[in-house]
Amino acid sequence: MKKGQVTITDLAKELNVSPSTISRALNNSPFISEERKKVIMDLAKKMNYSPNQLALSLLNKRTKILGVVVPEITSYYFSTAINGIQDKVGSSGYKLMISQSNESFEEEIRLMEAMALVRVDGFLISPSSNTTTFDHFEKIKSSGFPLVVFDRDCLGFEADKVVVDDYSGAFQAVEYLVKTGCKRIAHIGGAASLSTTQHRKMGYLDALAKNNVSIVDELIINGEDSSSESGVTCMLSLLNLEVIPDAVFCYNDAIAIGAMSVIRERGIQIPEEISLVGFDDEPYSSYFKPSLTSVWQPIYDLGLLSAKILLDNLMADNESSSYRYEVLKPELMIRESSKKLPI
Amino acid sequence: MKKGQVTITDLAKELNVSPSTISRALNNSPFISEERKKVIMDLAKKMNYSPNQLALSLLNKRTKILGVVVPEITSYYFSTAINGIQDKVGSSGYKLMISQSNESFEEEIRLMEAMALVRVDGFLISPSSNTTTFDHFEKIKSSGFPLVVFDRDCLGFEADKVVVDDYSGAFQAVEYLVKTGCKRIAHIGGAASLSTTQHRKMGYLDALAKNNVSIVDELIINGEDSSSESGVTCMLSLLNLEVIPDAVFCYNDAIAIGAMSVIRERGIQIPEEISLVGFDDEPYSSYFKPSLTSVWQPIYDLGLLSAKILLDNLMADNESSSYRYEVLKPELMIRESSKKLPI
DNA sequence: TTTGATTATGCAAACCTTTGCATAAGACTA
DNA sequence: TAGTCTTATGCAAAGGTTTGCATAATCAAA
Repeated sequence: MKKGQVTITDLAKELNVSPSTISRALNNSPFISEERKKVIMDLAKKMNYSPNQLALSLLNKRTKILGVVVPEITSYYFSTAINGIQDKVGSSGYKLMISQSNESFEEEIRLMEAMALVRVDGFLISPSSNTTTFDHFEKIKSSGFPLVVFDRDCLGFEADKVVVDDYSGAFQAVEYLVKTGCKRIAHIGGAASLSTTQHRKMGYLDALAKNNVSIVDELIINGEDSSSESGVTCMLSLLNLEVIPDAVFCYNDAIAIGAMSVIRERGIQIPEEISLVGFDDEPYSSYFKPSLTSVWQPIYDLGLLSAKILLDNLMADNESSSYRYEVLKPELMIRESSKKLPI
Repeated sequence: MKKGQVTITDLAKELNVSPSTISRALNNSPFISEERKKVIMDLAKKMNYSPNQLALSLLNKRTKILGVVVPEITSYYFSTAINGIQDKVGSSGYKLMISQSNESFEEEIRLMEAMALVRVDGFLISPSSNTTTFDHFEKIKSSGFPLVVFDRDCLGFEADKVVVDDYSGAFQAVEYLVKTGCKRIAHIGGAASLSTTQHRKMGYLDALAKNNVSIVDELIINGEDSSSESGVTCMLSLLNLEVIPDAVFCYNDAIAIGAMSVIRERGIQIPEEISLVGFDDEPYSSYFKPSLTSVWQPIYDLGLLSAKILLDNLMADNESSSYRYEVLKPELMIRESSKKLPI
């Protein structure tokens, strides 16, 4: 906001008319004579006038700013979702206020409060892995802010939600491993509190059960987080088992990449001795050697749809009482790190 | 901004005092009796009052919002820079309005204009690869917005700038290749208009010249962009040469990864037959097989420093006439895709 | 000429907060 | 008792814009 900003009053003084006349002319009101309109518009252009959004926001009670909070910006996953959000939102004149919680519950609260203070028109939230209570969401919601939760579900909190069917993705992946002949299929999980972690594990367990593969506790490891480093650590302990697994289904690609490097170092062949499957299908995954079989997620669409729902809520000012729950379908991308199906 | 927001006037009515008294009490003015202060503060807390930032911004002529425009959010590179920016800025109560230009000049202008309208307090800009004129920057600057350009330099436009010494990074990398015995060192460049592309090529050329390695035109290819796909295409044409190179210095890791996959497919050994060096040191680069030698950039610090300079400008309201030009030093990370130095 | 209709414009309030200036009440001094 | 000084509070303006209502000016019709 700059000192020299020309205001509607400046224009008014210049032409010796009242500010209201200027305002009406600029908004093309029918009550202003055409000639005057022209004079005013020309002057506005000449003096480089643009209306002060702050004043407008104050008046209209909306800022045309949307608050976005994600666990981290740096990950391909969330930045792609943001990409989708921006593409949806850009054309409708909404701006994005983006922040990352760094997977911190407290930070998430702090950020959302700050955004509420700025009076964003609504929220798009992907909760941190340490968010287990949702009072802050309730508070925001009951203050009248529309809010859409995306990617990570919050059990027990009612709101519009857009998620990926992690269960199905995991199920597909593990069933595929079974069908290619794997018998001892391990799982390296992500942060325990995340809905995604739980759903993927569920998919893993159910796929084993359905296909009559016994579930072995020692083959299931929960990583600290979802980093490549965690993949390294967990894979090391899997390789220390008396009988090592013949397949590993990882919570995500980062973990799988870490695991891959450990397996390679030990001189174990992928996929002949151990099949490896990731989740997320990050852009580099296909360039790895062997290229990584992974579950692709429609994460861009996830952002797009979340934004669309929020925008819809913003249009329809009558609060609808029911919430939308959208589930997008992931897809298994088969590459070299897993065996071929027997024909 | 919600209907039910409680204002200072609501508090005033409740207690039958004037809004000014409320305001003073809340701001701990010495002209209000202690007992009344207490009553007011308690009520404010009880009614969940928080001051309307919009009204404050209008009054104070500042929003405490910073505008950030990057070419793309999805890349590890820029999201890490944003990371640094947020970490610097968060504690001082500034919020970030972030957008990506998608490497489009027009979009960059549009975004900056929208942000100017919202009256952000300042700009942090990394120009798109198609930005070759800087009138829009000049306009923003002359409207009184402080502006810091980071990562990509704009020749001919004066402003505070924070960049990485691409020249030095490239020089180090190529000199290292020479010292490990490479004689036919190719270069795959990025988008032609970028300062980074030019500087890295310069570093490449000068390193060759200084070490008396002849510069061969057919070994220098300018990619369309800086994607892995471009790496694939360019590497293919390098492998079609009568005499193929014994080393390739790539504009960035994405290109190098694409190149690596092509080289592997042909059954050519890395680094024995071809050494490969990237730039950016993306997190997965060390997990590739062979792990990728790359030039690490202090990109987080780049964001941090850019934000610091902007904040400094915001504090010091007297416009300093000279601009800061900060150059950060990159560092060569030697891994398996390049040969060892002879001892 | 007066009335009524039409057209173009201005006033003031509203959005919310802060702050310089004015003022009321009360206490103290001469 | 009148005058002065404190102390606590309120008024109103400012920041920029929109908009309902009022009004001035013009013209046509009776």
